[in-house]
Amino acid sequence: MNEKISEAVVRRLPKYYRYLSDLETLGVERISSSAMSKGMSLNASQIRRDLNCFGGFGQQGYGYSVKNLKLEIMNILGINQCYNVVIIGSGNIGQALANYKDFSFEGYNIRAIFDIDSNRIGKNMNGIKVRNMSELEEFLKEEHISIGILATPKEVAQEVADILLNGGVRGIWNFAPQDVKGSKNSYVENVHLSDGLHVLSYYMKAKNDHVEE
Amino acid sequence: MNEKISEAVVRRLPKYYRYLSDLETLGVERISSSAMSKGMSLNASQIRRDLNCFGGFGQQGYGYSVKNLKLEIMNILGINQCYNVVIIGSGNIGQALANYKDFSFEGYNIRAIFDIDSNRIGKNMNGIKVRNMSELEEFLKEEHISIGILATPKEVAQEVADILLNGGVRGIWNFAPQDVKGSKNSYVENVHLSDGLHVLSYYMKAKNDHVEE
DNA sequence: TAGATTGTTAATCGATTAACAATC
DNA sequence: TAGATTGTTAATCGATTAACAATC
Repeated sequence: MNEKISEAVVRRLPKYYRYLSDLETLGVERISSSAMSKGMSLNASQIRRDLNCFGGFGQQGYGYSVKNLKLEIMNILGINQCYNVVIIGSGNIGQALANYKDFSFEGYNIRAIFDIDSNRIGKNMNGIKVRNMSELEEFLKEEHISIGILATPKEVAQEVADILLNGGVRGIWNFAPQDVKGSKNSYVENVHLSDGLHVLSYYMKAKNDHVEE
Repeated sequence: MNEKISEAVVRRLPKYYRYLSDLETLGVERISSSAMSKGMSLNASQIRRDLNCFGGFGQQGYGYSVKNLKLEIMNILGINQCYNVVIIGSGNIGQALANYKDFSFEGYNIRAIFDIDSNRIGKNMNGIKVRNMSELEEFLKEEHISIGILATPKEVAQEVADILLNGGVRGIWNFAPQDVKGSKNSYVENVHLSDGLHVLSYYMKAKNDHVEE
């Protein structure tokens, strides 16, 4: 586990997790890398190599235990533990995330939502109170929050991120359309939703151009 | 423009677009690949190489015209044109996307939202009528819709995707937590929101483990 | 012209894939 | 044991980076 793990490998882990969860639901007990390979459209060598970055989870002649491998990957990803989360911004995205119910969000406990809009402050969203932004610093002192979800306008994203980081938050999931910088011991995942739409447009165009040729 | 463009290049295009949009807003008129390199944390050679996949947009000794390069990239991505869009599913994500206002969503005109929930059918969201799912097929015959946004439960995602594709939709932006398959002349962009959260958890953990060493 | 910076080729690096010995 | 499949090394492939001639 000391070798540097490439980001490409890390970004495939959630995909393995999802696939194994589906297999588990279907009642599949064991799976070989070549069967996974077919199911996931990945190369079997790549799968074995990816997994072996973290340990030898398989058994020669048998394959992998679905249940066990899923648990190992949950461990690697750190999604077998609980996180206290705050959401900043109760607009569309903030609301959607606050209301989102998905097994993959289990363990991420949304403790509060913050906003500056007095029309929203005090309201309840999915049982979570919307608080005044001015209370954020104090709140972070009292509660141990490890993840902050940014769903603010771009103008204030970095400013809010800094408050979160100073308050001990170690992970920021940023949906503001503006990249945010973290600190030494924190990690920021910048999401740009529209990027996916733009890539979609590109490939639609590419497919069409191809047809016309 | 005949060489195969790698997906890595395509996925960087929206990032260039965002960066150039920001520069334009700031009133910057020209930029060199090395300046972009610093601003975007990319290698300057990579930037020049990426752009040259599509054409020689720069000028020796000068660099690139921000305005022009942005337009070229918009052209390449196909975001200088208009798209008719339908959203399927008026739950959290569907609502959030229907209400989303961002310059990067310009040109994507949401023509209708479909749902099966009778409590939602008939309501208005951001001025867009929520229609009965049963009307979808008919609607697609009447209107020329090129993009479908899937925000349904996973169980019906593929089924709905097939209806969209049969109705002439050529791009699907899928937020259902279940990969969906397209057809020959269509493209599907599968989004798994939670993947980003899981990667975030991984790196939080990684940073922490590192500290403890 | 001299300086700057592109476009593009060549070199390097890293990631993916193939192959196979180890072993259940 | 024989068959299957892993873990891992070696080969390949592609993407990134460096270098530089072309040229504005």
